Amino acid sequence: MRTHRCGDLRPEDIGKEVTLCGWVDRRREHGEHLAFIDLRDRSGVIQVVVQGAADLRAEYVLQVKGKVRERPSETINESLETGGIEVEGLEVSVLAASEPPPFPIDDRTEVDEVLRLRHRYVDLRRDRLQNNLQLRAQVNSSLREAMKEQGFVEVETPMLVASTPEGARDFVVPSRKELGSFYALPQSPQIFKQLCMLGGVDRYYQIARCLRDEDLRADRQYEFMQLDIEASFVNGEDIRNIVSSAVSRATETVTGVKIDNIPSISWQEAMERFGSDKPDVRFGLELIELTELFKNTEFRAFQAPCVKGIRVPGGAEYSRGRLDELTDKSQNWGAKGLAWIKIENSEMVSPITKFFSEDEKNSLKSEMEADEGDLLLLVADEWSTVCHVLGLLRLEIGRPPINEGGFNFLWVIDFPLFEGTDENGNPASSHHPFTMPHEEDLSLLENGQTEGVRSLAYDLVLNGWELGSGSVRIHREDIQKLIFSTLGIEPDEAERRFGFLLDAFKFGAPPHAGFAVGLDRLTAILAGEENIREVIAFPKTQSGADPLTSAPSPIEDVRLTELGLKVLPPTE
RNA sequence: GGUCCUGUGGUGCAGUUUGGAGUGCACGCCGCCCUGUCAAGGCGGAGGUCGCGGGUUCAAAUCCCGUCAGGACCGCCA
Repeated sequence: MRTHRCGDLRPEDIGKEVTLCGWVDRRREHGEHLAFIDLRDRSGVIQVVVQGAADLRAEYVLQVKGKVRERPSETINESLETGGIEVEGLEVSVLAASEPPPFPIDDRTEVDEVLRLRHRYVDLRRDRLQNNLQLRAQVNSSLREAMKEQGFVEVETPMLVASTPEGARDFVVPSRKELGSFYALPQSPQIFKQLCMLGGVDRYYQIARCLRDEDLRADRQYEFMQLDIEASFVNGEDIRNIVSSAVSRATETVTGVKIDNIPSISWQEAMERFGSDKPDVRFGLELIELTELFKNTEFRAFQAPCVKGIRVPGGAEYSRGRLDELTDKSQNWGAKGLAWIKIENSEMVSPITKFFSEDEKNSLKSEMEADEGDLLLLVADEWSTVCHVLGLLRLEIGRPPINEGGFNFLWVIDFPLFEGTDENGNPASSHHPFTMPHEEDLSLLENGQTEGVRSLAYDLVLNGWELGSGSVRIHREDIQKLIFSTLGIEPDEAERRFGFLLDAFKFGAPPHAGFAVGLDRLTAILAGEENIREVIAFPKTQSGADPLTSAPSPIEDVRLTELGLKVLPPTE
């Protein structure tokens, strides 16, 4: 139907007879003698000149036969890649008419999210999404290349799997043959990739769809894609090198930015300095340790296990309203309150400094390197609360847009093996129960200690987004038993929940380790997008709905009956 | 489960703080004019349940309560 794409035409094509197909992007009609039509397809836009009246409207689909010619020099459009040439439209046929589109097909207009998703096929015509889809495809293929080159085999794993109690809420699929039983859609191919290692695949990878029924966010959809990796006879560092080279390759391919080396930071240091296990290291505002300083303070609110603060340069200009807002947020995040101190005219201006001794004031100034015009924000509480709240405040105050400051990849290593407790008061795995403890901390574990036990789990972080995580897996039965008993999982319960996996490990389990990279997030950041919806062809709204297809939707009673299901009225 | 922001012709916004006639801007749409435009231009015109429901008031887009939808975040996401 066509000989060229619109945006591919160049001055070398001058004189050629071409046939083009595309949409009417914009038209400039000059009465019944002359009209200019910007014809758009995936590759871009070319100006078609029509002699005579052109009864065309926006988004009409055309086939244009014509001749490429040089534009008169005074009419060259420098802002267009095809701006030096145009097509003399000799024969213009309308392949499909169009009603006026529900919103303009340009990148200037911010359109209501529901409207965009309801007419996603129109939205996808916009440059922004066209570019993002193409970029996404490039990311995928460069990752595949990188994995292939490193000796990995692409293996597909099932979508209908057994539900496991671990982790996120499952999406569930009722069985027709076995009423009352359900498949789950995979939260990740975790179990299967480990089984691949037991199966001697040696190096597995897959670009896998994962599904988790948890609340949506700018960086979270129900369904998302992972570059899923597992390898045998490797340690954590080997895996990190493999992943580093893959994501560096993708980054360079689509942005041209070379990533030389991805630095590592321990979880402990990340929390202490940035108040987050996924630190955004593109800006300062680091947390400053003040617990010792206020050890003997008279100020009741600071008599806490931990006191930290951040120094906001120029923050003394913050209005009372802004400070109240930050205080509200801090409380919403779990702090009892937020202490603020402005440095104005070399004086500390604050509602709380009257409770400080001279010594405390001076130490605070020097410890935080407080300068004229600064704002000091302090939180006192349990260590984890202090880190959490200040970490979020830091982002609230200083976080740059996602497309600024380059691509700051970062490995966060040495995560704690346990985090908090489950409903029975037993320690809970912070990654999953098959995560290998740090060799140096095995003795702690053997003595029944969980506090301070590190794991061989690691996260990859990019500009403050968690891009993925992985770990070295336990392949020794004695260590696995020790972990289960520490977690308060009785042998019969372990057998019931993970029996098939534990059985598999009895038949010669190679040491193995793995990782998974969130591709929607990686692609979004490489595209400079703050929201992964912009790099997903057909995403869902924050409430999990698809305005285009009306999913989710009720199903007929007969189908429910066939599945042995009955829908209860909503509970209050 | 919670906090915050948004909802006004087809689209994007202003108007809401301090209640007073559906007022305004840009784009689009319809008609007419226009032979080198490129976010074409000129003239004219049509188009509204101010998300929905209730309340306060002589009077509500504007104030209050509820609700729905979208967005951001906390919880949640091994």
